[in-house]
Amino acid sequence: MTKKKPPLNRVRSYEVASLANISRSTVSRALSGDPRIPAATRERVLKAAAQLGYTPNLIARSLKNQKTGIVGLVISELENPFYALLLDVINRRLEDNGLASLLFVCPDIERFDDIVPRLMSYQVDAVIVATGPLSSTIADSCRAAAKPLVYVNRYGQHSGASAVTGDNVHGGEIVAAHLIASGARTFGLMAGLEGTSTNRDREIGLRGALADRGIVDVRRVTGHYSYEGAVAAAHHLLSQARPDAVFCANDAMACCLMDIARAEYGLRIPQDLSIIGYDNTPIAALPAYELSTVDQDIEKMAATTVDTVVSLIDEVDAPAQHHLIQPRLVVRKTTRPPAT
Amino acid sequence: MTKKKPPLNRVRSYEVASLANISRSTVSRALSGDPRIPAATRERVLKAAAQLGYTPNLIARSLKNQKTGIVGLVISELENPFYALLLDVINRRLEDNGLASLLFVCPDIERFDDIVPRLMSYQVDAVIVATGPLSSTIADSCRAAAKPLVYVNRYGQHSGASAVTGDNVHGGEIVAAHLIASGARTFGLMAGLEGTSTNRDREIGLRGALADRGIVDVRRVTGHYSYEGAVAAAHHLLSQARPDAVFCANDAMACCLMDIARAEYGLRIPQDLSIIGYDNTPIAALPAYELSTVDQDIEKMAATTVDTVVSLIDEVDAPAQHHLIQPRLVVRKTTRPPAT
DNA sequence: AGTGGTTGTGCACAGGTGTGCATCGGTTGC
DNA sequence: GCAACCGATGCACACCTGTGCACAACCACT
Repeated sequence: MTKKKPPLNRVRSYEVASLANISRSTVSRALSGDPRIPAATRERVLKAAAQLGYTPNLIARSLKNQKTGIVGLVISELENPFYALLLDVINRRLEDNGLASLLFVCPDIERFDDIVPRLMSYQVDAVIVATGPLSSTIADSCRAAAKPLVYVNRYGQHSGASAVTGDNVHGGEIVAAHLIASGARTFGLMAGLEGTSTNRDREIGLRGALADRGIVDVRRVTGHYSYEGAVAAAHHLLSQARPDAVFCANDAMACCLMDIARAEYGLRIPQDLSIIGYDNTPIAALPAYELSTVDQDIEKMAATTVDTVVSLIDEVDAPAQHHLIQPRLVVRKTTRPPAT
Repeated sequence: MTKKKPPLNRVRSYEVASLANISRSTVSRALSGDPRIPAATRERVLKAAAQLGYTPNLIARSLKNQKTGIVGLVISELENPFYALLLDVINRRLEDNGLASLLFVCPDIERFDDIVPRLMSYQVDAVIVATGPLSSTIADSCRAAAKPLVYVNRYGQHSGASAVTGDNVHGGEIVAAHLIASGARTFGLMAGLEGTSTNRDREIGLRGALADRGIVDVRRVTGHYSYEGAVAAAHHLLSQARPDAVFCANDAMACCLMDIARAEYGLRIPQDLSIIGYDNTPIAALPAYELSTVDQDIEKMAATTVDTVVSLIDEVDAPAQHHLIQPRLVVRKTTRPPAT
């Protein structure tokens, strides 16, 4: 039992000031690196601060500065490893830039309306949204409050917000070219979640590139971007008029299709059926699948996102930006190598 | 171009006050449900607030209240789906209790020392740590600042902090009992990360239950809780004096062991080798593995964690608590069913 | 020596909110 | 009719920090 309530909570700047026999203003300036403070004084302040274990109260600073250093991060789900990894890297990059992230997991669209006011109440400096379906309320709120808003892995063309996405159209084209080169003649598409820009663009790319080769017939089913959601779609796809090759809009659905094709239809992959996924999540590399897929370059996507956020915070009137990250084909063993 | 800079940032309480022809104090009281405010006045305030889209500035409120409603969340990695799922549920539960989470991803132990002061600077109301190795700095800081600290899925017996963990000792016992009942005579253990309480306790449980049956010989290798880290360990384990059954301290290592046992040693599972994992992550349910494992009940773990945090925030002098969540055996197809 | 300039430091205010205490108008009880 | 009381509301302070402006001390130069 040292003392009763002197460090009731935390040490404040005026305690440092009185220990260093200096005014509170000088403490503030010394710690913020004001060049007018001579080295001797700064040294004294730093020593006193270290001795007391002083760290400035960022809440009070935020109130004065009108900058919290907090970025709101809205994500739909962490079950999808692509989003978990993306969150991991984005968070780390934000930390590197001195920002912290206030996380909101938002699976249901109706939960959005509860979250938006909370987010704005915390006076976040910017908002990053990495979630499937778009709600316009968040775009409206950010515009009204003059807060930068950056979408990741999705975009809304009318919202005027910035966005960082993979080049999903090109991704679809890459897939089409690869499947054709490996000899496929008939094609299937397992789409993800309807209404998302990722899903739409991947399909546009695929169909566009196929149409260029005169192929317009694509058997389409919807798997909702999840393993469970793909089960019915896989059966539907394989039960009649089975295509040579299927593009699944993410890896989880592709693995589901592989499992069902092998176990319930006795198909060999890629001899009887070529399958390609999207995202290059860890599951695709497992020996049980060795799935050909498209790598989205999460690292670059996250870095670009954070760079965009930082630049928009610095100059609030900057115009909206849309950055496209180029995807990369990863050929493993669920597609035949191109015939030479 | 409506107006130039009137809603320069956000609407403040005195604007609501002047619209409602009332003082700022009354606005505050009306919105916080002070019973002294008559219904008619409250109605007027609410209407004005809604009209202006007012939401209170939580930063300013925090400064006055000495409560931010923010909980610091420190997590080591999101690549491990167990942690990703845990974070997902914890975050949702916090939101349900009106709390928000400030996320810090902290893979390296040295990064800890950068994060702790940031965390405290933000005046978080409590800290949740879900990370492998323990750093004492965070415990010291929390104690010094009188902030509740709750460990999840790990504990430090000397720190005086609260903890919520699965009953890993019992989990190890369950595994031992199941493997013995299914006829195994010789045993292997693929340990996780050395120095973590989860890893230690699972081993204690396994060895204790085996010793009760007179079995003291366990071939032990270390797989670092990851698929990649388990590769060398798997080879080491299978190359000589191969046991009947192996307990892997998480699912990722178990799947790695399965892959290598099948592909490189031609073993049939469970006929030649029984394997059981831990965590019941989604990978365990895939048809390629159908891994027997131990379910940690993430939902309950997260709920207990948040309940503990909330109760500690309410009464700061409450003693440290350690809650144990009971695990549950999930038998799939990598272990033989018990002989009857 | 007086003046202008430079350097180091402090005063006091602002940022937006919650709340103790005082005030004020009106009603009740004698 | 006056005192006591009560219900409704406003004033002013506190929470902790950053910073514009002013001021003091000191130096150099005419």
